[in-house]
Amino acid sequence: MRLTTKGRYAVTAMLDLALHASRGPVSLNDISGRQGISLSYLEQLFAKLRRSGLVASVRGPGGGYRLSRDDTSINVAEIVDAVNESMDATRCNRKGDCQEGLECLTHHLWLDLSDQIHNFLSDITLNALIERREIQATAARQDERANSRIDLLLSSEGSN
Amino acid sequence: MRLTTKGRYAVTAMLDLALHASRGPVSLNDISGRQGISLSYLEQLFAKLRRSGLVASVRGPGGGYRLSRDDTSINVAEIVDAVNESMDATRCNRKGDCQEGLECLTHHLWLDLSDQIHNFLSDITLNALIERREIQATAARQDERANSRIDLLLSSEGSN
DNA sequence: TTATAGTTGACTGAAATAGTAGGGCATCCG
DNA sequence: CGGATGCCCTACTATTTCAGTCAACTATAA
Repeated sequence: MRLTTKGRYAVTAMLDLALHASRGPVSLNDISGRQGISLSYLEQLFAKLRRSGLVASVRGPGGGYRLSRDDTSINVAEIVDAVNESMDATRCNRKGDCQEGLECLTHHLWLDLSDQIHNFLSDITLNALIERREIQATAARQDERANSRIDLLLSSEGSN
Repeated sequence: MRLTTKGRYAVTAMLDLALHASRGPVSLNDISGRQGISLSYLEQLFAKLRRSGLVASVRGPGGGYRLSRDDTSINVAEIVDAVNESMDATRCNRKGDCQEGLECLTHHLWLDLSDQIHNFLSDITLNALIERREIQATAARQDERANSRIDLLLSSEGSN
């Protein structure tokens, strides 16, 4: 079992997408700027998210990504799954052949833990996350910073 | 967050220890044989378990390890912790400085997940595991196999 | 005094993570 | 039309961790 930057980035990026969905496709460049994730790395992650059918892409200027389904029907578990981070806690992928073809002593324990985690994450939709106050506050802060970076860029261009 | 062979082995070995506690100290050699874990690797794990105060050692022939505390007061979470497998799902170790010193968009989500996992694992004691029927069955099977291996060894020695 | 068993540290191969680099291709806008 | 934008894809790499080995050592019971 493993939850690393890869899975966390994927969920963060999908949440950013859901938060800014109202104004059309969201470019990876924007997500990169707001969330502090490298563009190249985001491209890799979105290739997987697209292959899993969670997002659709729009090419060309003004393009970007959008959610394939409603944000009420996408949960955190499937996002993490999509980027190949198995949240399975068993060694044998639930097969029960963990020790010489038979169940190891702790097989059922890890099975229970896996279910616990999966139930928890699959109950949380992107929409549910958007509704949380801490997340709205963080998103507002990030948008403001992104805007002020743009202002800075424009004013320095004007002075040249 | 990460749960790999290291943490799983640690719990399995501790459970083996608890299961065979009645007949004095249990040697790593015995655990290695029953659970299919390399002896050298077990030594590394038990060094950490000892430093965390979960087990005590008895040197010399007939020696081995025993639990430092009663099996009703040792839970799975502290065993996994002892071998440095942090079950913390956040990137920032709960500090909230995940993105340029501030909370990232998904900070609270991972915080909640961490609590969920920790609560689940810290509620399960070694004693509770011993009481489970599947575990008793697996342990009985392992003991039988270990005994038959000894018989095999003795008979081949006798024939030499 | 010898075999048993824990104690410690250094080392290693393989795999995964967390990226980077550098091409392409599709599409819109002037 | 052509260049800018933004997705698409492959290959590469540095670092870390895992999982395990090896070797030398100390303590102790028979």
